[in-house]
Amino acid sequence: MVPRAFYRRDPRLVAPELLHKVLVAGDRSGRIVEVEAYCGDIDPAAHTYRRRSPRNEVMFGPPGLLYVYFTYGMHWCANAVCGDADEGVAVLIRALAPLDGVEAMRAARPGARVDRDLCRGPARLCQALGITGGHNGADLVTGDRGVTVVDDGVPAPDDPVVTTRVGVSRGAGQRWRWYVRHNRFVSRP
DNA sequence: TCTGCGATAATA
DNA sequence: ATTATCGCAGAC
Repeated sequence: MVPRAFYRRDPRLVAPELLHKVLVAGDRSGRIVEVEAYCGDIDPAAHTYRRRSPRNEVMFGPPGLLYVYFTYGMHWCANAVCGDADEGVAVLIRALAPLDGVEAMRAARPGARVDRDLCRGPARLCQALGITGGHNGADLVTGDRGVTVVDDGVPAPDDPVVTTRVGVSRGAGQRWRWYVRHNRFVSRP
């Protein structure tokens, strides 16, 4: 389990340290290999850039919560809330290397022809792990709803690849995406 | 491997 | 109108 103090920092510090930790949802899990930081009122791409709303409420909450949002009319994406309450900063989990519960992931994603596509992308990994809007606001530290982040001793890479974020128009140019070098489960190398 | 496009609905 | 995406089709 990862302590709350881990999340209570700038998401640009938390993000690269989240690499190689394990995201667990029920009996399914995967190693985090790609993340992006979203930085609140200094970040036009963040959902919290302007004002508090029913949708982004959780992202303004205390660090260590899971912020799950719905996008493009059909996809769920998951973030770990960071910083202090009311800051509105978080880290988007973009890709996992599947570990446990691979059979359940295949069942949850019948469209994935190969295991490489099970958790390769923020919406794909939520589908694979069964994470939906019902998990919005879950506490990753206490694991109150079965979703947690575990440090199993594998250290974060000391040479992650740093790039611009995927799919953002406003706020593009900021190099706030990190991924594990040479990892085949990364969404877009 | 890459590029482009449609799906589909909440948010602003 | 835009969107922190995905899966499919077609070109190469």
